[in-house]
Amino acid sequence: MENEKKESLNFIEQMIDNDLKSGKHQAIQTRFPPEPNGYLHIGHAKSICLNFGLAEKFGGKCNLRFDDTNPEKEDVEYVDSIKSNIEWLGFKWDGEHYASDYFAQLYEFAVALIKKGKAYVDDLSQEEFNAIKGTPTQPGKESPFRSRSVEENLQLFAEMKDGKYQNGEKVLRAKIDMSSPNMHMRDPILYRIKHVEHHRTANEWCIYPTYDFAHGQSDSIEKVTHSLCTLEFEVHRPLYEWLISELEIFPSKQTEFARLNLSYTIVSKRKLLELVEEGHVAGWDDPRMPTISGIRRRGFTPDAIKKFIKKVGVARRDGITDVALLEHAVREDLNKKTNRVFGILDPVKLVITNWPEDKEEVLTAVNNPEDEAAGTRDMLFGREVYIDRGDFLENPPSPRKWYRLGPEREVRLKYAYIIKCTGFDKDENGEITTIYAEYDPETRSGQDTSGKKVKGTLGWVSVKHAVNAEIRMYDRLFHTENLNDIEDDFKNHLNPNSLEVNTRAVLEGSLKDAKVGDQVQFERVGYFRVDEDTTADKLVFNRTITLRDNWEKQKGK
RNA sequence: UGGCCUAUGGUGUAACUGGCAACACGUCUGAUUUUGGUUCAGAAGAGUCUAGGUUCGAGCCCUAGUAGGCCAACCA
Repeated sequence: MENEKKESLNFIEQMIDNDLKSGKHQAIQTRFPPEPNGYLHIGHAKSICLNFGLAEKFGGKCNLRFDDTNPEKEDVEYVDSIKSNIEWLGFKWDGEHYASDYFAQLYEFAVALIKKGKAYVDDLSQEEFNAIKGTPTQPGKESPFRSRSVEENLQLFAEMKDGKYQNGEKVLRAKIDMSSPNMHMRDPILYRIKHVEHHRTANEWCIYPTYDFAHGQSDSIEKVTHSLCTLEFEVHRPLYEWLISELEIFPSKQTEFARLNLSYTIVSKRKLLELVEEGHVAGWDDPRMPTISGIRRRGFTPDAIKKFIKKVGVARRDGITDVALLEHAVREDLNKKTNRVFGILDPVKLVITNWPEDKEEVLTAVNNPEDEAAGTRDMLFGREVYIDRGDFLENPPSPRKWYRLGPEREVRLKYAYIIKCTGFDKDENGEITTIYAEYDPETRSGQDTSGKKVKGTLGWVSVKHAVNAEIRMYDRLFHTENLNDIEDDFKNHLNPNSLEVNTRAVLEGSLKDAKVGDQVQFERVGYFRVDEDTTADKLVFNRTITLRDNWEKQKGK
């Protein structure tokens, strides 16, 4: 209660807090405004968590609004994926809106501006206008069509709407200031002609509003109190405010925050599209992709993503967040939720020579030491088991450095017995084919009367009950830390080893009925999720992420 | 020869609105551990871009520099 350490608010929360306390707003209204022209990625997750999170935190509402004002690039396919991604993250929108729902209203707004003498139809071509537009350091000149009468503008604009002109023949511009140092105030385009079918309004319109004339107006129509967007829209704010002010409509307020940049990761719809189209990945939902669909398939959870976004925070300076933070959030979440099982990625057979040929024993294994409610399971133990090749060394370093198996070394097979390595076979290539060991009957887990202590505990899979699976082991898609800093093609920085398909892995028998979406931890290895490519006779797992590995670190020293 | 924004440990954020810099990740020790995981204890690491100024006192305010970002799409 009073003891709660007051968590500090970010600058947006402070603003909202003030607006609520001062009575400027009774409640807040936010919105997440994607353009349905691509798949959502981890960067969008920030905006989603922000907009929906703020509404939750301050008891307001958050709409989902598709900014669909450019029919050439937009498609229902994207609308559907965006909606399911947001739902998967666990957010519910209040209103579902489309900028295209407002086309009629927007048209009226344009007419109102024309009547006020604040907008005009311009006949200049794109090239012609650019020639007089000036540059950031030089003022522009006014279009010769700038002084048309209101009546003429009204008629021309109506004709534009009625399809009398071809694409690019005319545009509607706001009449602001051709010498403004802000390029967006130099008579920006409000409407352009596009004889293109729209994914929702079909051929009802052949003129479409631009972002600047749709976004703020849509915000206003929906009575959005806090319109959040990324830093690059900062220069649009004066125009955003000018339009709302001239139209005398609800004063939504735009506030910008820094977008999310992640190390070793591309967060750009355009570039991600390129990866998909050129086949560098298997699709938008390839588990290596930073798309919501991709990381979901990979095994990242909504909770992990939300926690991560929370840890990242919100500010106005742009930087680059370390993926390690994301990975930490994922491990933290999965550690608590996921059941432990045995999975051996690189199996080698181990024969317990003093174990009777056909004897099997039932062992009890803990499903999740972090969650007692997860219970236990039975495992069958026998004479032959698989262990990981990496857990055996022919010539191991001192027992202080190497806890695992080696000639004459002892380890415990988890939940079973302590074994001592008595020998091994090698093939002509020098590869170890079988390891031999003897178990100590006094050392059964839970009933150990031997007093023995071993430092190493190994996972194992009974040969008789082993299940085969294909394991897709992912690594980062790019090997360059800051992909914003490069001048060459980002595809030169692709990690050629971002996917390794492992077909030799063996899993414990309990996994034979694993279902798509199931997530587990292979003890001492990492977190894995059953992929949708799984079929009745083929199990496919994605490696979500490895466990932290201090041993691996030490080896490097 | 423009305008706007930003500048705090390696990284991301804090600092109750001026009172000698905190948290998280990462890194490094050590303990515990039938996961070299988890957990726990601890350590190193910035004196807040620079220079002036206001003030008893500035990371917070002012000025000037410097550095980085954004802006000249009929994209959003």
